[in-house]
Amino acid sequence: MINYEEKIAEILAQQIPDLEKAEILGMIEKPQDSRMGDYAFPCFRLAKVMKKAPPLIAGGITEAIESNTLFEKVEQVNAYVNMFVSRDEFVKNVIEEVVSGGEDYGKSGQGEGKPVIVEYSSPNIAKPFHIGHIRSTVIGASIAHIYEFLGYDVTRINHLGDYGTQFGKMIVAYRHWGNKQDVIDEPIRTLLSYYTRFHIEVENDPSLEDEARATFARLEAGETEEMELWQWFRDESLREFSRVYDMLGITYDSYAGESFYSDKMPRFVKELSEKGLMEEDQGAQIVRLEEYGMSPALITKSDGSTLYITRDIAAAVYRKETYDFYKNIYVVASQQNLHFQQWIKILELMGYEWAQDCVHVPFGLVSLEDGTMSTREGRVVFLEEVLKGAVDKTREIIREKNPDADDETVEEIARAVGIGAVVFNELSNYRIKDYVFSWSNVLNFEGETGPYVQYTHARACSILRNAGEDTVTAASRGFDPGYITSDSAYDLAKLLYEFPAVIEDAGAKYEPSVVTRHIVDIAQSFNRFYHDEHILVEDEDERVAKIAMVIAAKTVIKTGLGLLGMKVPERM
RNA sequence: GGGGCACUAGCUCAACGGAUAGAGUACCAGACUUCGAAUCUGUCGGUUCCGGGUUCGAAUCCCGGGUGCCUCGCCA
Repeated sequence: MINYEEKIAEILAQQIPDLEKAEILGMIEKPQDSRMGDYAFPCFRLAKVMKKAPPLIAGGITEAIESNTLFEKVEQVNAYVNMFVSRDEFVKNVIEEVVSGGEDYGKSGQGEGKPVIVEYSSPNIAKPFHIGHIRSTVIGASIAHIYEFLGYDVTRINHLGDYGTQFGKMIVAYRHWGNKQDVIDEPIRTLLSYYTRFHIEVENDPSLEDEARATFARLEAGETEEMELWQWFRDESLREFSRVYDMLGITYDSYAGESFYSDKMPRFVKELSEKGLMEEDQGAQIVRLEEYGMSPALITKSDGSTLYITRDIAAAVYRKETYDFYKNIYVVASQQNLHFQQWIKILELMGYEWAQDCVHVPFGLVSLEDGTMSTREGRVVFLEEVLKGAVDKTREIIREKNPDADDETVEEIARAVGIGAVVFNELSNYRIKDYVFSWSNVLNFEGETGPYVQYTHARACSILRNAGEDTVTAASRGFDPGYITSDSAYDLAKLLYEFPAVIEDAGAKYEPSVVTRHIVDIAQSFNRFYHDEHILVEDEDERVAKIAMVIAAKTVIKTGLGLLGMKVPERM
């Protein structure tokens, strides 16, 4: 496929000897209003270098580009050079490329099989998997898909929060007020109730805190009784988490969480000490970071037990040694920005030059209409309930629209569309933004939503079924672009052309919403094309050409939704 | 108090430093005997939080202020 921007830059590089081609490339624009052309080049900044008035420069450039057949029209508007791509050739090339590429269209060799780690979801054991966890889970899964698509060798890690003083609290609470059968029947809710009760009881009996710390210290020391309880809580919790992961279609290569590194930390505590980075303060071991504009980082507590950051140091080194990562990506809430800055700085100070390959991908906070979620106070919305709620609503809609469908089909589509709606909604906006969870928002299936895009895909599939196998086969062999002439068809072709660049951009920014928005644009564009033109016309050549367009749009929508981690049903 | 992030249409959000700031939603008005109406078309809707500055050009960059959220050694 022709890279138009490259081509324009090549021509302009000869016209503007004072600028590097890369600089020129950066100056090429895509006008928001397509009446201004497909590409535009503003000449204001050249005035100083070339010592001429911008419109004069634009005039010269216009002439130079006019001689190229890639463009059917080149227009000067004041200091702008507006370029209009030759449509027939463009449309033919794009559609052929998508149709022949199929599910590989948009893939890139940029990754060259380099190892990339994506750490995401990482819920705390024995605590509810709530709506706040959807962010890391879904954003991380999508980033993993995107990097895989770009050719990287991706390892997915669920860094479970399965360690720390909280388990001391949990064990203490269980021993005082627990019941085995309750835990077996409803693990998370029961364990959460222990955790909540602990925080109520501790108000009247502060010694419980000490008891919890001591209990965790015994766990860290590997005492059998504490280890068994901990293992049991972990197993029960993980079983509940996997239900949600199954619904979301999320998988992992490793569940090595915090506990996995519990015996790998002394080495680094020693190393920090030997490298003179650590000092004692009020009984705790700390690394001072004032000169880097940060507060000190606590490495070990005054009772000698370790902290989060210590485990993260151990985990990073372990991952470097095990996977030799090219990039080590952490999809973790922006609340932990300071923690990650401290941690990367400490790795740097320890002399690990790969610290710069570790990337924190932060995201904003989810709150509820009545305030911030609080596990301790039991003010949470369970993710599983949100997913089930969305599936329930979808099931009703399908039954209403399609009363004849059999139960099994309805159930399968309801899951794909309902869960897809939640996932798509989550990946619609920039991840750094905070938002307030609202049922009416996730259960909205009209406009810029997952179901809308899935519907568009199903509609395209329906047209292809009606067109018949012969026409579809013919379209994949070749077609005459002269039949695809409307503006809406051309706009659609442009969006399909941009798809590979959009994926690269999303990868570079660790920002799935870039993909989400582009797929919405494609769906909108396709629906306009659908309404503007009759596709299954009598004339065979015209029909074949339009079906090629439908195949291309369907293909890219499917790939795009796949990168978001969504299922793409052919009927709904 | 220190540090960080956010602020754009009634609401939810877009906009590589570029041309008249765009979508969805809500409201209103239209389009199914025709390829799927979970769709499409149109109308309405703006002091881009405020004030300076840089620039040919600022929602975007810099400085100051405001509001909200996050965070600042023994949780993660």
